[in-house]
Amino acid sequence: MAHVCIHWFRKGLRLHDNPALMSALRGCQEIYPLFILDPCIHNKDTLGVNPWRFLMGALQDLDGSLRKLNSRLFVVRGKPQDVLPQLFREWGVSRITYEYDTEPYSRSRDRKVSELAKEHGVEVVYKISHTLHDIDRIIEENNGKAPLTYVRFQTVLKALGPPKRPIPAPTVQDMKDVKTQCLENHYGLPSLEELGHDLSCLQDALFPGGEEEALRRLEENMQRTGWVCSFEKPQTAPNSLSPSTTVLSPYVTFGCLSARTFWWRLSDVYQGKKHSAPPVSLHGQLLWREFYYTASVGVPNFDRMLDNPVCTQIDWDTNPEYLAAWREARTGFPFIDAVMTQLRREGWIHHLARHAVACFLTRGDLWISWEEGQKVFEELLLDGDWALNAGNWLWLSASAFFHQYFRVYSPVAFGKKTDKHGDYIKKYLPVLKKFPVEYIYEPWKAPLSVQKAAGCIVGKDYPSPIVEHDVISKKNIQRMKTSYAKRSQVVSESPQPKKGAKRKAPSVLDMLKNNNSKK
DNA sequence: TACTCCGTTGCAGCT
DNA sequence: AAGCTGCAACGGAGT
Repeated sequence: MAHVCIHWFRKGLRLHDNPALMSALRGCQEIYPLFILDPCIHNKDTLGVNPWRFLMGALQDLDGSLRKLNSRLFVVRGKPQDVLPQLFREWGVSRITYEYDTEPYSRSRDRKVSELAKEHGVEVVYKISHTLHDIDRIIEENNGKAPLTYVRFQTVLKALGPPKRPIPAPTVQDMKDVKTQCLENHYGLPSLEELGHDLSCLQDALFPGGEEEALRRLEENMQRTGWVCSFEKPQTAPNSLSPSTTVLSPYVTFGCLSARTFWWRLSDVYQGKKHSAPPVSLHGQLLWREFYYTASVGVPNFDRMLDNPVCTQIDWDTNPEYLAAWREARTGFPFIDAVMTQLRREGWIHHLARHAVACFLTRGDLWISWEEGQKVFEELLLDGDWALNAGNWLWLSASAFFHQYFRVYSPVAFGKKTDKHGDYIKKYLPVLKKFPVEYIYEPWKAPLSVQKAAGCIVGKDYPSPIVEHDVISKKNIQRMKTSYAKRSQVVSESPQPKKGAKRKAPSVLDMLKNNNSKK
């Protein structure tokens, strides 16, 4: 019997390498490609204007591509568990397909939807295509635990072999027996205004959303074979005037570009040539993504400090003034403020720029919890991927994965290495553009006469630095040392085995393992 | 258990 | 220019 099918797009906003969509088309007489605007995810507080616009672009592109296949995208608003049962009845649906999503919110949502589907006699089909591998298989291969080091992660992946090859997008031929009721004037695309953002200060999108742009951008980058083969992430500049990396991350985050398509396209370029290797290569970057996805599945409460077994417990300060200064680009450190300005304005900043501002907010200078930084990044980044965002904040704050807390980024020195004239600062903070090169990273050191000549008085036209970095960073290293000392105490004080008992004291790793097997 | 080795991306100062 | 050292010193993983 032929099916009436909903393919539910959530991430995976693409037609290429979309196995769940292909499953929808098999034995299907009628398809409803669907996107649900979920108030829990798509709201003004958690989704800033830039990522919202990116999503709009991606949906528009998807609708256009589906129309070329004589179909369209249907957009509805509401909680999926409320909306879907109505649509099941209204459209006479017999099957729903979607891409598997590992995020905790998505998993609980999908569990509820699965139950509702069963109640309505709707078959549920889901496929793995957001990650290179089946994340649960990686954890299984590592004895039920998420690997906590990249080296270990690579060893585990070797046992699994290379990722699956991507599959092509459906063609008109694939769709020839599949109808879509077009229902024009219903289920239309959302508008940019819909979330109620202020659009007046919005500049043209540097990175427009959508699969077409994603594949164009991929090809554009892959043409530069020498650059691709010699790519080493730590050697790329955080403060070049145009991006020094691919900026494919927003497209991978929303699934406009398949990670597997990216992986195999890189393999094509590498073929027969000498090339860089993980962790620094472009393949290595995709593996970092996979690493954090695996950790986010294997570690409970991954995006929090409390009850997160891999996260060092640190006595972060509550300091709304410092936090506001950081997020609003008025710390008085031009490099930090320029990065935060670029983030807010354009929605993308280089990975090392993220390091610099993340270190500054947390263990380096302001001693504010990484969870606060995580929220700001989540709102403003085009590539605010839940697992990567949490994982990188854990890393940078030296709360997990990375432990050399005595390596502190200098808000003055770090940027100078790759932009000694401060052109990047002048681009994003034009108020400083007349400062002489020698003061551009430290304008408060300029004599008043120089400040006057530059038309910018520090403390009036541009803020004075909110902390004394050299002093505070040394103090903070000592605070880190204290937190780490407590950490090892906690581990050694964990319950000892009773005499004669075979079981060892549960370590952090055992806790992880137990949590995982309970699932 | 105790030990070594090593870790995508620190900084300042030196050669 | 790239690569070393001293700074004060971490944990995970393997032996």
